[in-house]
Amino acid sequence: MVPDTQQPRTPLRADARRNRERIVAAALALFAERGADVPMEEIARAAGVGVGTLYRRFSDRDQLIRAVILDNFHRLVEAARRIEEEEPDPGQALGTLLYAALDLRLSVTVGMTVSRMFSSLNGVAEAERFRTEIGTTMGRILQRAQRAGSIRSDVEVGDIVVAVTALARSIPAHPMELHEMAVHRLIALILDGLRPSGGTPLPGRPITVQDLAEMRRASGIGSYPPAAND
Amino acid sequence: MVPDTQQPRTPLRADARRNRERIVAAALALFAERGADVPMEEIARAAGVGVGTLYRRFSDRDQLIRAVILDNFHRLVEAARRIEEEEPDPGQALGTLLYAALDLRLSVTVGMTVSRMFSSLNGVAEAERFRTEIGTTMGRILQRAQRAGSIRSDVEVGDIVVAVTALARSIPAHPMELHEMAVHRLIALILDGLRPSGGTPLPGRPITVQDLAEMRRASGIGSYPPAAND
Amino acid sequence: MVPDTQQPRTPLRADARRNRERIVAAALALFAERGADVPMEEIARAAGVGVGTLYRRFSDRDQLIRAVILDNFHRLVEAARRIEEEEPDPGQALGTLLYAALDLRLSVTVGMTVSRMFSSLNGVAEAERFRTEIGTTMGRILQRAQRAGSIRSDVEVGDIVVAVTALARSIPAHPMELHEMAVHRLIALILDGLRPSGGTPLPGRPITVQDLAEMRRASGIGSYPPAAND
Amino acid sequence: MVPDTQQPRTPLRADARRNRERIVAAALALFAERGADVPMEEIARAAGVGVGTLYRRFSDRDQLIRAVILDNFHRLVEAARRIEEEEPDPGQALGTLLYAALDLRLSVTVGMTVSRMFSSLNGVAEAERFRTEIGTTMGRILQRAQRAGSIRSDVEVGDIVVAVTALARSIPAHPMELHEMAVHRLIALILDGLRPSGGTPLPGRPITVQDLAEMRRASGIGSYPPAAND
DNA sequence: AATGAATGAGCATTCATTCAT
DNA sequence: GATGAATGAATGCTCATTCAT
Repeated sequence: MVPDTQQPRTPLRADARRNRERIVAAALALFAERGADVPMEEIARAAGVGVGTLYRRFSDRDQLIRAVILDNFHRLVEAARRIEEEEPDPGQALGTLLYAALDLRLSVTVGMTVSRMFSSLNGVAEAERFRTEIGTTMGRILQRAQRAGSIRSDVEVGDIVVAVTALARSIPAHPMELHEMAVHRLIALILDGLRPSGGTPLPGRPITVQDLAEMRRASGIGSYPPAAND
Repeated sequence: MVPDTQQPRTPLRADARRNRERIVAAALALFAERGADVPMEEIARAAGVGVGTLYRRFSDRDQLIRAVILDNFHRLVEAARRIEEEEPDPGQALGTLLYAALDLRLSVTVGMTVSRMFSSLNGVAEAERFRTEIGTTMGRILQRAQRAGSIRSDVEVGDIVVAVTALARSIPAHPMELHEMAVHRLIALILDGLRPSGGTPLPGRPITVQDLAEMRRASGIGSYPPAAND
Repeated sequence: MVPDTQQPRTPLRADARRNRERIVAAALALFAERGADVPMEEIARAAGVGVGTLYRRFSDRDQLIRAVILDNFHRLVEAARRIEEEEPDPGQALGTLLYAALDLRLSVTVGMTVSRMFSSLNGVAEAERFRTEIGTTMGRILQRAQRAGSIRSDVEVGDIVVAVTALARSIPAHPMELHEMAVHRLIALILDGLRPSGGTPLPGRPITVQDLAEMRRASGIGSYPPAAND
Repeated sequence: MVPDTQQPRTPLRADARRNRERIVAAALALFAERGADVPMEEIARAAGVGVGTLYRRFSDRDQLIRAVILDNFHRLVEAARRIEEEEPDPGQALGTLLYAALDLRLSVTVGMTVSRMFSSLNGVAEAERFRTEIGTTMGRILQRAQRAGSIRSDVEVGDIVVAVTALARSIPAHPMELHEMAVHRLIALILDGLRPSGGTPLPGRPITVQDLAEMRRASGIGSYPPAAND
């Protein structure tokens, strides 16, 4: 589903692709539930393959983590894109996006150390591409809403990303409905805070995507080969 | 039934207490930065003691995690209490509390698996006590603000806890000021969302402390001995 | 009793033979360079075939090692035979043989554990045949030289084999010319030591081919079925 | 016995040193007998310690190999030094040295891939020191013998090292006495070849220690930090 | 009490070998 | 026949925990 980082020469054989997908899915679930340190063997078992197969596809844990995160990214990109196209009301789009983000189990990142998560993406052009894409799409959605007067004008994409990130890291709990309700209410609160009607002026200045990039960079992270086609 | 962490038979000797504190501090920092799996030996080293000493104080990793989390809790309790006493303006208090939470490095939990974090608190009366205390204090702060008309009336303490939790899990990034600004803006947004002026009605119903307890319980966690004096 | 490696029922098809040869050549090179443990897959890759093909030809690593060693043996036999026929000067022949041995890359054995090397030849009649043949030919070359008065009379074939073996195990180094010069000088020294003119009497007694066989046997190795036609 | 590469701050505790020595001894024996790939666990067992202990002392297989090789080096250095001091007859000393080398089980290197062996010594100042020392001592022994007219003058230290190396790589076989006799005879042959009385002129030119260094360098090996106090 | 050495279980990873395509 | 994917056993290495000094 997510294009592989090391562009395989030949498209994977049918069964091989199926295996790959099952592995990523199993890893996504287990990482979210039990942290980035689940034994590889369990992941393999959950995916219904042998460890060997897992390792043939992902040369080590880092590669697997990377694939899972990219997969997550990818689905977020898709969601944002779809919302932009299909939601005519500019005032609704942003909210829809926030709610959508939650459904994506972006929470893989839960239980994943920051440094591990980022270091897994070090130098991965794909990641840069996705980040840029998400930033751009969110940016358009945001601007449209601001122009339509539905969202306060003193926020920037970075502010939205910060919010999404915080929400994504919410610990999944049971019963599901209660947990969802709780988070949805937080989203609603944030959305209310985003309305233009006379709120308190926000501290500092709008957070831009450059700010986010700067934070990644300064946190000792970043994509080394400056992503050619960005 | 479960031995209480905080009740040593004899008060520790001065140097022993110092050691204990240095260990907890070191663990707090390392857990936040590198996850709950940092080698015990590194924690010991960072604390300037031998592993043996660490183990004399905390019989295993779980005990240490527990101590660190309780420490966190404790400081939050203190902060809430102080704010309640010292902040005369009911409208300000809640905001102040949110900002304060950030300064507490509650983010230990970042990089800590949910289940691990909760299981470490299994059956720890102390934890229940703190939870109750925080709930009560926050509840009073919230109510006062609502009565004063500064906060919308369709939220309950649970909603605030959810927000604090989300904020606490924000990944610490560099440069510090940028990161702080970003999170402070999110707090401000949430606070704006909490104002009474005609926002959208929130979905579901207010989240209570009972709801939170229910979520802990249902998530396969909880304090076994139903904490007598709660 | 032990299936003979060299006696395929049907002569291999042309391309199959080509594959077989490429595999042996690749293995020879890789064993010499990196030890007897190079992954089968790398050998296959170097030979330009898939692992499957390699395994169709050699049912396991041992069979491959055996084939490579026998190949080595074979070439040494050929060399000795040719020298015997083509070198008229009895005094020159032995020296020529020593130099020839070097060119054969017998050094496969470098990086190969003794026991592994020998156990791979366990019960392989072919190996016995080659050993006998080499022993006999070298014996004739040596005797002729001794009769001609060019080589001291207190040495036997075993002594020559010991010398050849030592030389064959010389670690290949760069730059090639320097390395060759160094080994050639050692050969020359040994040849000088082999001259009849009053050297010191050698310790012990001449080493015979029986002594060599004894050493193989006693070293826990040897050809089980006592090679009928020896 | 051999000073550690990473100069331990504190001299090892008595029992720790004993363990270290037993490990090196066990490794020496096993490497020689079964190659550089013997499972670490077997080495530990043979040394009578747990794997953990082995790893506490040698952070990985390479460190262990290094230690064993250095130990070997060290004993050769000692032997050469002692012979120089204690053998008054210059004509005897070189022979004694060759025989001594054999007794040292320098044969660890048997079954050890060249590249592995050398790469293990990469950048190890200690190794450089030993090489220099051996070269110097052998050089003095050789010159004395040449001045005394016992050894031909067209050889240099490098030639001797090449011979020693070849001998050291002789495969240890059984019965021991037969094997020793065989190798001793080869040594005697070489020594005879080293006498000054009119042998054939050697090909090329004398091999110097610089030549040896050049070969190490060109073979992709060498000590990175140019060994300060050499 | 404090220290750091020893132990061994646990998990990551590799690779020989088998087998579906 | 050839290929390369899948499997799982074997082994390296780490780290929690125990214990002698």
